Amino acid sequence: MIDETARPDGTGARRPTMTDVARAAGVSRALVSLVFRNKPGAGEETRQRVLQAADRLGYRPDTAARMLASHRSRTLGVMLTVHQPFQADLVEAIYPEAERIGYEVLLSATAPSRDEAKAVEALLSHRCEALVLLGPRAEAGQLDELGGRALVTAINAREDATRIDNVRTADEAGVRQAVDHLVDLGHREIVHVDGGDEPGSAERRAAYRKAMDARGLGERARVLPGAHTERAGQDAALRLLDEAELPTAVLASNDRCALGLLRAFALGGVDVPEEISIVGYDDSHVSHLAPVALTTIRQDAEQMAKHAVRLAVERLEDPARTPQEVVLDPKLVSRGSTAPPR
Amino acid sequence: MIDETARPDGTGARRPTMTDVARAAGVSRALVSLVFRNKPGAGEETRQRVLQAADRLGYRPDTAARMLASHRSRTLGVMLTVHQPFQADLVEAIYPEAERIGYEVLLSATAPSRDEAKAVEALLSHRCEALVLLGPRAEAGQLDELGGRALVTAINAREDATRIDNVRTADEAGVRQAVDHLVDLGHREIVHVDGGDEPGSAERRAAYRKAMDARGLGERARVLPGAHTERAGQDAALRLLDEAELPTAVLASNDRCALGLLRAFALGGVDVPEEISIVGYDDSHVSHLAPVALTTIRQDAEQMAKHAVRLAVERLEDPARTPQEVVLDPKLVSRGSTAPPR
DNA sequence: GCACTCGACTAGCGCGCTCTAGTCTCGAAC
DNA sequence: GTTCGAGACTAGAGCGCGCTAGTCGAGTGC
Repeated sequence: MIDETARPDGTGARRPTMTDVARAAGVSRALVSLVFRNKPGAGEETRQRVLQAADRLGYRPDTAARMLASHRSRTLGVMLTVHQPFQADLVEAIYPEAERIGYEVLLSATAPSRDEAKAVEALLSHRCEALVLLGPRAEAGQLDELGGRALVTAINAREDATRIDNVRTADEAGVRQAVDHLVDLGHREIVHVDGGDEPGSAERRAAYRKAMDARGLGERARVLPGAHTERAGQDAALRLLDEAELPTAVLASNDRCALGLLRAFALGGVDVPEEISIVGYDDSHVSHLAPVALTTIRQDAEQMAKHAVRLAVERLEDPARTPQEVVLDPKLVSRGSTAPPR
Repeated sequence: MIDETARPDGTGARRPTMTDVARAAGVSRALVSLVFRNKPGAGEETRQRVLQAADRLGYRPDTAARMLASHRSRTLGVMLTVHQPFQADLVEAIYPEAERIGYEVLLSATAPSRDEAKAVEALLSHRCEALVLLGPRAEAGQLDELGGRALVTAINAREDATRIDNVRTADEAGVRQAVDHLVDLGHREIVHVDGGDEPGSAERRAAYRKAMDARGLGERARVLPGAHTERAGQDAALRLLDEAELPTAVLASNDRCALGLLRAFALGGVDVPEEISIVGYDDSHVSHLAPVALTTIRQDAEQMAKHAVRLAVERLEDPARTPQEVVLDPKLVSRGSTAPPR
């Protein structure tokens, strides 16, 4: 038997249910349900009476029961990595967008102790109707497999997954802008610190080579292994500092990586942008934080979030629609970390 | 009627239930339940058969139904602000700890469009058994009110809430260490940029005054209004730069604020730590990122997370236990942003 | 041979809600 | 006066599980 005075929720009182509200308001449970779902069929006076009773009792509809009974959860599951500032920007933009169309948002983070599969599993078992994956590292095959089991929209996933919706920035155009910007400033020795196996890295790597080629610098193209972390940026910078001659510019895999480069060069006594120019990627809000504000490729978090939510809901309403890709144009934001080479 | 070929989950097939698994394995539903809850009562061979059938069908227990039936959710609801790196550290530490004791974690973020009440509401309606609030800004009264309705543990909440568990760092000791460190280095003009109305700010402010007093510098104590953001740090630095004479050291409200100070001073041509020393607070992972690594007061995210989870679960098991406060000792981490004044 | 135990398994209720298929009232139309 | 319809409301099934109270059969002990 359940001890009503010592329940797991620790409040010492049973959580009020619809039945309690119905009794208090002198109506049936069904009517309370109607009122709480804002459906027609209840008189105005009764409606008020129900709401007052609910308020008095501290009634709150039970999401679990609601999901069970309605076969709908109206919930979007968002997978994120808590430490990526750009993803934080995305999450902040997803909330209002989901709310606008009447969906709830459930967050599930990846962490060192918690891989993507686990994070996704949690969302699915909570009956999320659609998943939004922020920068998933999973390979195309895994994404497609997941896309077969659930309705998945990704932001910046690998391009070759075909069973999920994907919102991404035109990496080629973005990288191209960055390279053009540097070349126009007079740079010739432009190194790219890549994002390792993170999604989009391969594309950006290829785009970098192509852009260098286009400006007749194909032979000078050089890629250093990296990742989307400050540490990767630092390590790359240290490697460069060890060499006889520095390049005049570095194109980083993302803003965090760029920040790492910035820091390491500063420590190494190399002035940015006087001695070396640095370009980031994302325009997450960290790009303003460095002593030298980052020149970076802006990905519009708000737009991306809006598209992702829209795609997810579209497919919820029409599951037959084939997965789409939305490609947004990035924009170079020129700040203080780039200048003509000396 | 529900159209089985076009369900909201878009997978085109009804999600398999326990009944399906039971039928496929040739056992009763109850037995499947036993197997999935890892309870004794099922033979090894049958257990395997059930698991295989479940795997084949792609069965996944339904969290909603499970919660409904068991009156337990075994879920901890965590409220966070997605842009605070220190909170990201906390979240990463909470996951493994919760998992260790068999609890799930649900995240709910605050954002400009989503205040704390909303974030908490979402967690409660999802039947979280206990809430863990990271750096709540709510006032003591609101926290206590919430503490009456649910089982709440906070990390770094205002000190005067009495109906919730609270894990915090001994601000007085931390600030004291920072001030002592600076005074020992020879500083006299030490300014504090505070955290405005964020939790803990009042305490740190008072602690700063007290620490300055203790070192005979009470009259030189000076507090500048701030917040837990880079922008607040920048603004404070600009104010200082406008004045005739700079202080020799600044104690920031947290690391992000310190980073803002760092950046503004760098832009203003003031060398850190040569011309001015800066001390942060938190030792979130951003503190390593500045060109000059931050001297900061370390709050041990992992320890704090462990205590928070422990407190929550303790009270779930014994709801009668009165709310506790756990105060951890902070530790000064001396890095590159402090030095003797010139 | 019988009572008893113990492990393996099952029947069926109920969690808090949604939703379909009603009932009941009341006023308007004929 | 009767019929009809619309609005207000209700009864009750069922969502996918957990859990209690069983049944059943194979030992075990005497």
